[in-house]
Amino acid sequence: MPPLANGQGALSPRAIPEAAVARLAVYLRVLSGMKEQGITTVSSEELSVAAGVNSAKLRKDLSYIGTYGTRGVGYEVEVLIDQIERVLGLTREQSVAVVGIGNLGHALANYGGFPGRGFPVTALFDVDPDLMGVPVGGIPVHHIDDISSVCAAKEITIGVIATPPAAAQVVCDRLVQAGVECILNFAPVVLQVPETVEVRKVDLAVELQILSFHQARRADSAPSGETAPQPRGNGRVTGSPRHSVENRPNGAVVRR
Amino acid sequence: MPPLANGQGALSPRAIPEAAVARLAVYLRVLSGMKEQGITTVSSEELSVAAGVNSAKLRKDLSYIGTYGTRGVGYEVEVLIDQIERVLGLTREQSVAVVGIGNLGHALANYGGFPGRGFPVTALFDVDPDLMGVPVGGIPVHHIDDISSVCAAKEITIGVIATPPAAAQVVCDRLVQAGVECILNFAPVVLQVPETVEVRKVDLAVELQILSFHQARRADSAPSGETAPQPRGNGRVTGSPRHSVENRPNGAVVRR
DNA sequence: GAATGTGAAACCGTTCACAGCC
DNA sequence: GGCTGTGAACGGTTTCACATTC
Repeated sequence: MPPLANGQGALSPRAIPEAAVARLAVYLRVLSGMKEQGITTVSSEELSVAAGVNSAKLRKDLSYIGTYGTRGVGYEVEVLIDQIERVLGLTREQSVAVVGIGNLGHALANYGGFPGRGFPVTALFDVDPDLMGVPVGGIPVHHIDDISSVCAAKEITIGVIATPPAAAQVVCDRLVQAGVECILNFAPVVLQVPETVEVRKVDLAVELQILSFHQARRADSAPSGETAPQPRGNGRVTGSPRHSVENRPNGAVVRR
Repeated sequence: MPPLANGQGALSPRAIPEAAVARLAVYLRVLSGMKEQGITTVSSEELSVAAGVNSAKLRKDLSYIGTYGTRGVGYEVEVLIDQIERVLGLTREQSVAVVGIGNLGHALANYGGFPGRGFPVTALFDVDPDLMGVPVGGIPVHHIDDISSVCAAKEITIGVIATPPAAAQVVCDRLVQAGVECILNFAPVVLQVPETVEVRKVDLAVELQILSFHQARRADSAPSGETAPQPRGNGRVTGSPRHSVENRPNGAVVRR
């Protein structure tokens, strides 16, 4: 890195790669589970297996947030939890609004605080007059036209779009106008937003199509019988001969 | 490993990067919309803007599946749709089973064929005796113990896990045992699977925490007033001066 | 001895920029 | 002249391997 190039100004103290942030959230969940089980210390090896990554990656990820381990020993579960929570900004509660109270919106509203808490759903919006005022999961539904005032009153920081695709961009615009700068989009639409707004999307159809792609690949690389080929012995040797568990690109772990 | 390293044997004819596959699914949706509007031809520039990527990336992605464009002209919408569908394996229908008929499972069951069709939900499973036989979204609910027989009968290729976290691994094991090799996991758990099985996960909590991270970063780089800083003029110039629209890492587009 | 933290290397995906074709 | 297709440059992410610390 000769001439430094951070993209976000020179001396940004916390330049954590996006990919690492996503994994930190996973580590946090695993660590919470460990804490509940009364585990007080973990090694990078143990934690990495539980989180479905390899230990080198785990250590690199943790190194982005500071050095909280003890060489020869491992990490204190509680310390890691605190530090990850700090970095992810989970010390301040973020209020969530859900827009679009169909099947999915219902499901989201009923999550009730969301897994791991810290994300209370405090406002619901729809256009259907029949829903107005009716509480869903204990929260009354407001009309979309009131987004601005309600979001301001409830200090909403995260907006979740669970509307039909046709409405998504309009809803997004209104959320942005209401000052919401973080949006989670379930509608199958590419949203247009100003620079200041962060959008994440969850796209069912895309996920299914990716699975379909892999299924299709499988199908034509094994053009013979019916039942799964089930690699005998230990199959192709893919690299790291040290672990009994192998990492996958998207979140799972291979069990032998 | 200096000489060739494909991981999947040397002469694998279709080695499409995972990231490109995900985007192809998005292009497909955008193209379908265009076809409905009667558009017959697109340039890489037009399509890329609509899909929220830049045109070089789009062209590279399309080049993975073949060369179907005409220099100086663009692509035929219908041709691209057909080719992407072929590559994603959408020519064969994939039957989907949803396990866990809570709020989310209900929502999924009611999608009814899923956006863009090609993914009919044909089986539902739960453990709750009250739900057995009751049709949800027109599909009867079976007991989890019957996964094997029902999945075989309905030729399920994709399993969706929408159970509470504690049940997810068991359900996953049963699906795998039933021969399902593609799994979409909504439970906040790292699943352990054999090598032959492909898992994708959708993790609400992780998505929210990533948003929270960005919110936190925003908060401490602008430690002053209350209202959004709203960059005057056209804000910082971030690079590509050619487009009026700028690409974001995760699926949205910057509107100026 | 055991396990962390981290430079350096390898890898992969994105962007550039232009040759080739219509 | 316009737009595709792609080799080459780039930048980010993952992995390796080892010095460092307890």
